Amino acid sequence: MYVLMATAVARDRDKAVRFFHALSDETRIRIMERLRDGEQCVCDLTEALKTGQSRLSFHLRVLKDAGLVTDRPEGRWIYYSLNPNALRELEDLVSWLTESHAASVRRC
Amino acid sequence: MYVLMATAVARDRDKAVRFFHALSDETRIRIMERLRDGEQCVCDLTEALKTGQSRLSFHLRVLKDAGLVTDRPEGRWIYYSLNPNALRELEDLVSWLTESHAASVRRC
DNA sequence: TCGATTCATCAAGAAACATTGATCAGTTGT
DNA sequence: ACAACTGATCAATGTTTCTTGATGAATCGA
Repeated sequence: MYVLMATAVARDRDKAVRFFHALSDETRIRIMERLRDGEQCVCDLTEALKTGQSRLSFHLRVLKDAGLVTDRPEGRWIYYSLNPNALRELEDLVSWLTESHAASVRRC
Repeated sequence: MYVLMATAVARDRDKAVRFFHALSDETRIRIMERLRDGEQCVCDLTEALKTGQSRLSFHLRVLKDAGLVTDRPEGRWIYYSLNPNALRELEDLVSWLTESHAASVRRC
């Protein structure tokens, strides 16, 4: 039981670190901002963010590895979009981090 | 007007990067977890996290520079606690990042 | 005042991350 | 089949971040 709870916390912590790291970069935040309004292919993003293709590819991979975005190949394009599940998880993790978890002996 | 909005977005982005970076490390997440349940001095944290003092000091500084925690010297101790305002800001930023901001021409 | 305690800061080295240009693979139109 | 295009990956380099041990400032009790 203790062990189970411990691993659950470790999992949350791990996921939090993963997500937060993926979002700890301006270019990646800009990508997320773009994707909020719908899926985009890499060339849309290079255009919008005015940056090199391999640089963008690198950052997209970081976001994808974290699970925050998904990709969908179509013809010679690859469309990226936000992963709504991950975003929900992100919000949950922020709540988890924010709210007290004191195994309260006091009356609440 | 455009400029004002642009700088507002830049500010959000900046703050997001700052917060997320501060939270993108396991040790710092553990510190936050500890502080959820009330203020702690550095020696409490070294004890709890079983790690070196200068290492902890380093991570506390990162959190403090990001504004996520505050410190309160008392005698020879320095007590750290979460900054509730920053946590609220963090939640807002996550929402900002999550929700579509399409300057919608369509009927909503 | 002296020694012990708490904590920040610094410098040096190690590790992780980001950027760039080049190359490669897959797709499409001719 | 070929040329043009999209995007991933790689290698080299530069930059940032993390860790460690040492030093120093402030506080406290004896």
